[in-house]
Amino acid sequence: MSDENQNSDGGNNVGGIAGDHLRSFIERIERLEEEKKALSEDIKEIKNEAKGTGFDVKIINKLLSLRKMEDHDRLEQEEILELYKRAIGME
Amino acid sequence: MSDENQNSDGGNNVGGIAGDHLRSFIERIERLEEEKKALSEDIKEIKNEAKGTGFDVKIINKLLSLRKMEDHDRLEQEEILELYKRAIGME
Amino acid sequence: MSDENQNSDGGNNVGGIAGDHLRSFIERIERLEEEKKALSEDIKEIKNEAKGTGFDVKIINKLLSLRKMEDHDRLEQEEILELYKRAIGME
Amino acid sequence: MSDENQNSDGGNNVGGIAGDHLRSFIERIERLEEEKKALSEDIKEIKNEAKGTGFDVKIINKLLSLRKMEDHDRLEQEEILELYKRAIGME
DNA sequence: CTGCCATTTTACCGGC
DNA sequence: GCCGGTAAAATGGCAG
Repeated sequence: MSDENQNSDGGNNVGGIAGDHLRSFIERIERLEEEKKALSEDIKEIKNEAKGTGFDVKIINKLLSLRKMEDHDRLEQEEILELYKRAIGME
Repeated sequence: MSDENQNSDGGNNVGGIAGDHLRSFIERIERLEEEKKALSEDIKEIKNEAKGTGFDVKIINKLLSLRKMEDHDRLEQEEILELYKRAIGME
Repeated sequence: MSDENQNSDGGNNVGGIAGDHLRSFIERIERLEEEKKALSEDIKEIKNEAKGTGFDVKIINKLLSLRKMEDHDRLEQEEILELYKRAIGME
Repeated sequence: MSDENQNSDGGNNVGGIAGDHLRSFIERIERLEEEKKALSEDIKEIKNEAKGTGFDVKIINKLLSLRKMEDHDRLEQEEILELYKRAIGME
């Protein structure tokens, strides 16, 4: 956490590990993961906002997943599902 | 998909799907899921019983998760150790 | 974890905790959880079997969830979904 | 759900649903999800970069998870301690 | 009605 | 490169 490693190789190269470099990678990744987490929280807020406006979040999620699906895939899946439902008499 | 269904099995094979077979899978799975559900209810009952005996269910849950975690953690520790040994060329 | 507590109160009543009783609850629960896990594995096997027979497991899961839904709920949900899709021009 | 929508917005309100509003929610969420996805890709790139520099990505992942776990574990330990203190009447 | 727990879904990682 | 299993996140249901 602090700048306590200030020797020439910083004491960071231990047994062949380039400590500073490794630490840099780690920290860059952690930074990005924090951003991801923040985005997830933003999404959650929007859904709550939608809920407060009277929308059904469950349905919103369904819409989102439908929109993510390729149309082709969606149709195909619906067709197969219908087929199976008929096959077991659920229609 | 097509009109290739020319069987005379009473309509169970629809769209080329073996309805009876599918139904059988579905029902076997549903049966097992019912058993799972029954077990969950049993567990809930035990926890209520424990609660009635004066135990704090939250503590019981914590103990359960700790016990589950122990093996996992031990393996994790061993794995980490191996990784570090490799990292510093001790392998 | 082991049977190392064998003194008269077993060392189990510590600060008012009825150790043996607690342990019994814990173990009963763990036993049931193992059974649940075994059932989950059985279900997975059946799904693999179905897959090997040419069925699409994804669709089987969908069918299972549909069958779990009350008809009323299913219809209501489908209606709301349709409504929303129209609302955003996805129809 | 009720007939409280009395605007004249060209048909976006279908079935009482404020289509534009819903669409706006959906699109805001989708935008954020795209950003999340981009971040995931960035992370993957960094890991590949690290790999190209000679690091073992597996170790990096392990380090990341350890660092993430540290706070969690500390909180967990504190929580357990509190639970036990309550359990033996030390609260 | 809020928070908790369980389930389900999703993303990740390693093996084939 | 795909598939399977595993681990994390999100969602839904339930109890208090």
